[in-house]
Amino acid sequence: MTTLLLVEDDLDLAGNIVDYLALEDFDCDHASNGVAALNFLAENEYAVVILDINLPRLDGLSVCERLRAKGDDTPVIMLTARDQLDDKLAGFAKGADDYLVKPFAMAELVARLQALSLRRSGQVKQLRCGELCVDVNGKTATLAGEPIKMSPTAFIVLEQLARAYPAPVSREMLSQAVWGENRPDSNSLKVHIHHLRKALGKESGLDVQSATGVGFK
Amino acid sequence: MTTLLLVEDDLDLAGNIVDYLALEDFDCDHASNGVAALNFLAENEYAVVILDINLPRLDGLSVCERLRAKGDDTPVIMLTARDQLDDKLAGFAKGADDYLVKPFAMAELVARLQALSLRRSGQVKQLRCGELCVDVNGKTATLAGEPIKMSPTAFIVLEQLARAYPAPVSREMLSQAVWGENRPDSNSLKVHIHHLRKALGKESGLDVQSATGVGFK
DNA sequence: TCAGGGCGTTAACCCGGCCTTAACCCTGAC
DNA sequence: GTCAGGGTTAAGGCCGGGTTAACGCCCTGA
Repeated sequence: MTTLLLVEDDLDLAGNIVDYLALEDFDCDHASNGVAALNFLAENEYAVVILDINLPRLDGLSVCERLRAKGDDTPVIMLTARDQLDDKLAGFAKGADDYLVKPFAMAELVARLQALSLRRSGQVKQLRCGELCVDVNGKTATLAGEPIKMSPTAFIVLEQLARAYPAPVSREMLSQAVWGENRPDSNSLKVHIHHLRKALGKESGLDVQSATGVGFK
Repeated sequence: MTTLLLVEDDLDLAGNIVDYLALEDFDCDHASNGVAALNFLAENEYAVVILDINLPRLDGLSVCERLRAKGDDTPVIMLTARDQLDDKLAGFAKGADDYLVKPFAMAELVARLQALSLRRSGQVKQLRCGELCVDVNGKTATLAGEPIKMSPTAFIVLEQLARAYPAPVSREMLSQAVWGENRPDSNSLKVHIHHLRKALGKESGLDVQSATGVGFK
C-alpha cells in the first residue's frame, strides 16, 4: 500500500481516481486547491503527487515550483487538459516528473504511478554503481563479481551510499541510517567508514569527504 | 554532460536525435538492434536508455525485460509509433519508466530525459557559466569537463559568483556568504579569491573587480 | 560453564590541508 | 613622490579526517 496525494478540483474526477486507485492498492489523500496541497505536502510524505494544473487559489505549476524550492523531490505527475507542447515543457521546467493529458486512461495513470513510485523507493533490490553491486535483501555486496566481506553496520553505510550514488551523503544522514536517534558520542562512524574502505579495497571508486558532504559509492 | 544510450534502428531518426541531444549536453551511444543494446548496457553505465520497440534481432520490450531481470534499474524511456493503450501498458509492465509515442517533439523528449536523469542522480543543481559548471550539491566544479580542485571556502565564493553571473558581487556579499556575521579582520577574502583564480587557471573568463564590486565568473 | 571470535565502541594519535595573518609588491591616481 | 587599493606569497596554527589499538559485549560452540 503506497500513499499518494491527489490534487484535483474536479470532485467527480477526483472521486473516480481515488476509487480506481484504491483497487490498485494506492491510498490517496485529496486536496482540491493549491494551498491545501502545499499544506498536505508539508506535513506528510508521499510516494507520488498527482497534480492538476488548473486549480483554485494556487495553480499546479506554482505548487510544483514551490515544492522544489523547498528541496522536496517527491515525484510529481501533472494532470491537465492542456496538451500543447509549451504547456508540457512548462510543467517539466517547474520540476514535474511526468505529464499526462486529459482525458487519459486510468490504466495508464496507474502504470505511470507505479513507474514513479515503486521503482524509485524500495522494490529495487539490487543497487549498482559501476563494478559494485549491492544486494539489499541478501545484505551482501559484490565487487566485480567477487563477494565482499563486511560487517552489518558497514553494509548499512554502504547501502546508503549506493542509494544516493553518485550524490554525496551527509554524516548526519549516515548516522541517522545506522543509529536512528540515540547515536553514539564519538568517532564510531569514522571507524565504520574506515572498515568499509578497507573492505572495498583500493579499487574502483573510493569515498571522499568534504566539510559537510561525505562518501561517494 | 550526461551519457545515454539510444537504441533505434531508423538511422535517419537516430542521427537526428543524437544531433539534437548533443546540443542539450547529452552524449549518446547508439545501438541499432536489441542485442547490441544489451552489450552496450552490460559494459557501460548510462543515465537513461532511449529504447525503440521495433528492433531487429531482439525487440525493445525484451531488451527492457532482460535488463530488469539482471537487476539493472537504469531508467528506460520507450519510443514507438504504437499508441494503443495496451502497447503502453506492456511497455510499463516490462519495466519502462516512460513511454513516448512517435511522432514526438524533440523538446518533449529532452524534457522527459531530464526528468528521468537529473532527478535520479540526487537533484543535480548545477550552475553554468560558459565552460564552467558548478555542482551545488556535490560541492564540485568542472571546467570544460575537468574537475577543479579547490578548498571549501573557495567553492563558496565561486558559487556566489556563479549564481550572480554575469553580474558582479560586492565584497560585502561574499563576506556574508562565507563568514556570516563575525567575519575576520584582514584580507582573508583577497587570499581566497586568489586561490580561486589560481584554481581556475588562466583560461576562460577570470574575475574582475571595481571600486566596490568584485569578480565575474 | 567457559573460552573464543566477531563486532561495535571509544580513545589516542598522526597527519595534511585549510584558514588566517602579515608582510611585501605593483600599479595607477593625485 | 606618495598614497591607496588590490594582488601575491609565505608562515603558522588549528581543525578535522584517517588510522590504529584496546576494551567490552554478545553469541556460539565445545
